Amino acid sequence: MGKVPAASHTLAILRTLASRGACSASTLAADLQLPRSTVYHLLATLRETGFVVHRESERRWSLGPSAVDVGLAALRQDPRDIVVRPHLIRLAEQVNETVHLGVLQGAEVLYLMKESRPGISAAPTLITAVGVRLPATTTASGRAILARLPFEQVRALTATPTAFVSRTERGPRSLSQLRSVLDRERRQGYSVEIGEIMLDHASIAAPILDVRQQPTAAVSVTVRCSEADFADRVDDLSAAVIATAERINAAR
Amino acid sequence: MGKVPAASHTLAILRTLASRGACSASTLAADLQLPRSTVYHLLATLRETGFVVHRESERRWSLGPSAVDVGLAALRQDPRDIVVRPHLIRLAEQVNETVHLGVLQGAEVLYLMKESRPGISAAPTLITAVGVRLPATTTASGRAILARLPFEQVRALTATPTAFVSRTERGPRSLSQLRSVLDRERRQGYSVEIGEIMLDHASIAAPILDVRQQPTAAVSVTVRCSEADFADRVDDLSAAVIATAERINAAR
DNA sequence: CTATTGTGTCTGGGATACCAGACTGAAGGA
DNA sequence: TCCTTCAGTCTGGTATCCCAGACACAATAG
Repeated sequence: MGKVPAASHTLAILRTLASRGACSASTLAADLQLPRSTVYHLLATLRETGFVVHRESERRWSLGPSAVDVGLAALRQDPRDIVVRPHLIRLAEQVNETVHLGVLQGAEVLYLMKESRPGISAAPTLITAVGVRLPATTTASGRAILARLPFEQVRALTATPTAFVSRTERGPRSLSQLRSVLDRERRQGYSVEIGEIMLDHASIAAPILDVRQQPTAAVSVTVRCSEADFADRVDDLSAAVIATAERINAAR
Repeated sequence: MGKVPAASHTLAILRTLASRGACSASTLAADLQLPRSTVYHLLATLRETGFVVHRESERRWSLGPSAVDVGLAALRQDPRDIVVRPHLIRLAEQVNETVHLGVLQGAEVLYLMKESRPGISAAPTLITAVGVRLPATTTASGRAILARLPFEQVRALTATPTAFVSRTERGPRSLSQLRSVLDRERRQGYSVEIGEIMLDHASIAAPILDVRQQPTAAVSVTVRCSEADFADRVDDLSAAVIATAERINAAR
């Protein structure tokens, strides 16, 4: 524990609001096990600085514009943004589709980057906007990372009620099914998701590894097409995604 | 001033790192007028919680992954994201180009949202990625917002050495030139930027106003084409952008 | 190689921030 | 309408955090 509890608590409030969304001061006090008056003092400071906004009509507190500013600055200043993004842009141009960079967070994948040069696609693109998180077990990006983790770690990460929930009722439904899928995808070097996140959409992803060969992120391409049409494109798309991930690994 | 200086100082460190990028602890202490030991204590807490990362080889401190997480969560949880983004998606589909939402920050515009369905475009899209900030005076988005502000406020915002710096040597070079441009753009209801941010690219933007008719953001469309070709598209694009801004205003 | 500057850590005392709990007012339920 | 619950504010005493400054080590400049 650092020597500045007020600092720790302030940051804990930010993280709690990030993970659970807008909530009351009493909920924050309960979650963080702090006196309500302490939480109100910290919220007052957070509000003054714009990190938190008080929604008076709802009697709830939420993250504010300063949090957005700092977070986007952090994203822009991340050395990966400088190294990785040009590769994503090049891949998007090459395959003429939407490309993402995702990172694992617990049992979810968080999309940090997104570059598009899609062909004709009528589907809303909201679902993989920067900042969105989706279950790792049902996304190509998530599985590309999970496939390179020790299985004990995968088991621990997915030991939650929501790990196998899927909005399209597709994808692995149990740990043993997941293990089979991850084994196959690790051997082939890329992960594929067809219709698990969005019907009529498919994704291919390859992991990005650090110097110790640990997966840190995944590059993915998403296309809108039927399963039959997608079969024709798998070889080209997977080759392009793997090549891009390898170039990123080499650029370290 | 809040009653929790440690909280204020912690947040001030985050903002300073956001605005000036990675720097030494002594620089932070000087900027914030805090004792170095206090700054080190706060940095220790920020590092423990992942909000800050110590780049030991550079002996500098920078924003860390927790700052990215909280910022992206703040962006996603922003009620505007829920209200505004579907309109941007629809506009992108309609005009088949890249669409942004930008907000004013000082003399710069910050891109909060970006949706793409571009036609063929070989230019890198990095320059208007989410989180990027550009001078307000040379971007359509920035000028769309400035055009709706009292000119005294515009004068105050641009009273900096960098307000009229442009990487393409185009755009207004003085306050009086800016005033003329803003007057014209306010009358026509949209702002246009041709080749000021990127050569061979043009943007059209319309402001989004709050209930007091104050500009809070701007919607813009960016296309890649020559100045001659762009002239043919101005009417259609500006009508679409203005209509989208009006729909967003009506959705409040 | 030496001197200077800057980074990072440590200490103890005094100023102050945190906590428990009371109070007021608003919202919700019966 | 009344009662209960919750939000938000306030107070004062004690535990503790912040600051000045010293020290060791690393990096830079001459």
